[in-house]
Amino acid sequence: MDYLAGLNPQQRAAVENTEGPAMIVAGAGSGKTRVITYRVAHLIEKGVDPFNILVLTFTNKAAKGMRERIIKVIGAEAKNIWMGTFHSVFAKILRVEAQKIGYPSNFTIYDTDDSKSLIRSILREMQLDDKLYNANFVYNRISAAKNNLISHVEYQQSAEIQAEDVSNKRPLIGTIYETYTKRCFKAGAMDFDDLLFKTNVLLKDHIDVLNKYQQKFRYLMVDEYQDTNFSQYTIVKKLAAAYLNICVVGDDAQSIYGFRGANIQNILNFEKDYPDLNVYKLEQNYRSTQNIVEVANSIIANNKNQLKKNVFSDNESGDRIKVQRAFTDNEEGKLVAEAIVQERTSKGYDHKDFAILYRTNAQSRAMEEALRKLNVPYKIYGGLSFYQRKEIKDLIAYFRLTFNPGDEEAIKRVINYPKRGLGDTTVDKIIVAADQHDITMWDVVCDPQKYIPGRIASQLNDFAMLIKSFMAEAKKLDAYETALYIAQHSGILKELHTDDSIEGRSRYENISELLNGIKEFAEREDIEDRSLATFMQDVALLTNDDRQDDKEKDTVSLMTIHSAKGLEFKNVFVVGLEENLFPSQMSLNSRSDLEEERRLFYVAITRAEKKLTLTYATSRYRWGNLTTCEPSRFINEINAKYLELEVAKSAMSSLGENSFSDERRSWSQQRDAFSKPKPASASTANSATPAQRPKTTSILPKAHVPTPGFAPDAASAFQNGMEVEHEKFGFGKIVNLEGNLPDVKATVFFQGLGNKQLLLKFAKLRIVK
DNA sequence: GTTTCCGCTCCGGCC
DNA sequence: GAGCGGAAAC
Repeated sequence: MDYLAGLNPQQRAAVENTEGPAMIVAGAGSGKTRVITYRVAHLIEKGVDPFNILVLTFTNKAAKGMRERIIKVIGAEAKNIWMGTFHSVFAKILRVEAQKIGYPSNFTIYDTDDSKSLIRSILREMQLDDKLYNANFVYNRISAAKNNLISHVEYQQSAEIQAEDVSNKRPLIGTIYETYTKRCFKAGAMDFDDLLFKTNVLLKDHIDVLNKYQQKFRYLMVDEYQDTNFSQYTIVKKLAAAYLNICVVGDDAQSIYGFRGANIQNILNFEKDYPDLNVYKLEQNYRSTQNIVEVANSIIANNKNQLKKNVFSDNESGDRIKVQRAFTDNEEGKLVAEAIVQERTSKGYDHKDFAILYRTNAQSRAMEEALRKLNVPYKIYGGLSFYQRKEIKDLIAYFRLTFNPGDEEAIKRVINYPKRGLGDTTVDKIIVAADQHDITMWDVVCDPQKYIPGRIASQLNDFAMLIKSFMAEAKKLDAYETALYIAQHSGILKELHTDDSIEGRSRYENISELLNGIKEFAEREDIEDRSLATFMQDVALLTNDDRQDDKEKDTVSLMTIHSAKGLEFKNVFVVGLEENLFPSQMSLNSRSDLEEERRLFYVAITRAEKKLTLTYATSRYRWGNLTTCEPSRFINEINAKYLELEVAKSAMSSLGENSFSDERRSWSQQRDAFSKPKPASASTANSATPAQRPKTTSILPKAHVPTPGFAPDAASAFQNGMEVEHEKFGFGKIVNLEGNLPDVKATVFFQGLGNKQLLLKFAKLRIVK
């Protein structure tokens, strides 16, 4: 039991008290993973069967890391512990119990792209305006409903929800939800949210199943409990109800997944659900310097809603936090890259001791370019996943179709790829026929003469024969042989091979890489069933982190702050600290969203062990045009005594192009859809256009309604850079002035309209500021 | 039915 | 600025 020796009293108590409900409030860097690992080890040491332990995490990365550590402590026995993300664990259970809820056990898992594509089909079939019924909007609405365990029936019956949709001018969401649900069911498919939603259905409607898993999982641990949504919360509560050996671990200060329905109240209210619980607070930070910890504390103190705790560090006080200003995003990249080179050579760090963290994936590009110029090796985590690339999805769609021919999204994807003369018209006919006869698209394709007589029938026959041959081969061959057979005979390999462009080659290489991955799988000896069907079971749940990569390479890490959660680096750069970027523009409408951004900033800061650098640029390219930026309010929230300010010595002048960010606000609205009040919009340059959903279906820009009391200013009053209002065009910014009074011509950039040339003596233009 | 081109949306993070 | 879907052209 020597592992207990290295723990502080609170950690040790959390590890040793394994019975009954427990909550571990783990501050950043407080040794949380160590505690979970040892707690599991301790359970097994006490004689608990690994089969009776369930550990739930949020990301694949976390699950993988945890598993490795537990294996290190207790050895191979750990393999029998059920451990994984919510989605992967319950997908596994659903496959076993599928027939109880009418699904095949080899159901397909639709990823977000599949779901949105299906929604687009439905919108098209219902002939709805896809501007008003935007697929993203509809998807988020359905997703939010599922995460709150609202079925399509309840959705349509709820007067409140209906009223909300009506007032949003989208009264048919409920109908779309119903069709979507039925189509998924018919296709033998579940989307990500279904994996949790259907688990709830299963546990609610089948007491025997509930009992079985309550008996099986006598000890439950949930990591990152602050990020659970209602659906996950309910599953955990049900499973734990028999033995009450539920241990949740979390840090309310690090709750950053509100966007997908995470409810911070789950951790704040845990005590109400389990009054007899033991609470362990891990408050000593072993990771970071005192300066970093104190800065993090001072930031998070600006949030209202939180559990009381006092995170402290006994480490050295360390360097002050460096704040650097750059003029452009490219210069920001250059500063960061240079700092890494300099720090590394002067202090003897490795490349892997550095991380660059950003708010959005799009920011990686400037960083990448700068690092490449200085020959600094780097690795980007996250971003477009390998499995989301077109060529990979295409081939996988053939696999999907082979094992689940009902899979509608798969069949649509490959029926005419490579080209075989089965275009949109034919696909539409198939969908209509399938709908009329209440059968799947595959059923139609198998008997085309019956449903779509005519010339096209023979081509459909050929396609059906092709897929049937794949099904037959799959029964005889192992995973790799099947995959290769399909890649060859579908024509995908040939198609990509003949494409000699750079992209074509890289696509071909990606396919090879997928095939190699499958080969590795087929050669694994620790798995019994090495068929392609098994490989396919959780492919939709895989992310880049699951790929076998040349690990332990010495590279700088680039990733979003979200994916950095749980990690630590000696030197951390948090870049892009600008208003409207971090905090995100979309968070400015509500206090709770802004608090979530602040927690995200907290997460970013607390990744750093030794040195933290914050950077921002005064201008940056967004959506292809240059925008000017203000430093983030978060920088101002830090007590100046911790800071070391530095301004880049750049000769470049800051270019004031247009400082208006676009007015897409629907995201936060969608997310707020199920959480009541929507506070008034924050004051921004375009605050005179109140946040509202479009009222008409018109594609034309909305006519501008001038501010009450609108009065044009005299031509002589205008200067370059001024923000102005035009009677018809709305708000804009003067980007150029030419000519002499009284014939001065202004170039004004208007939101949504672009640049307009206006003669000031005629134009009805008012100065805003 | 296929190709090309235009215009719209995207850049909010994960399973 | 890129990638995608739909309309127009072939």
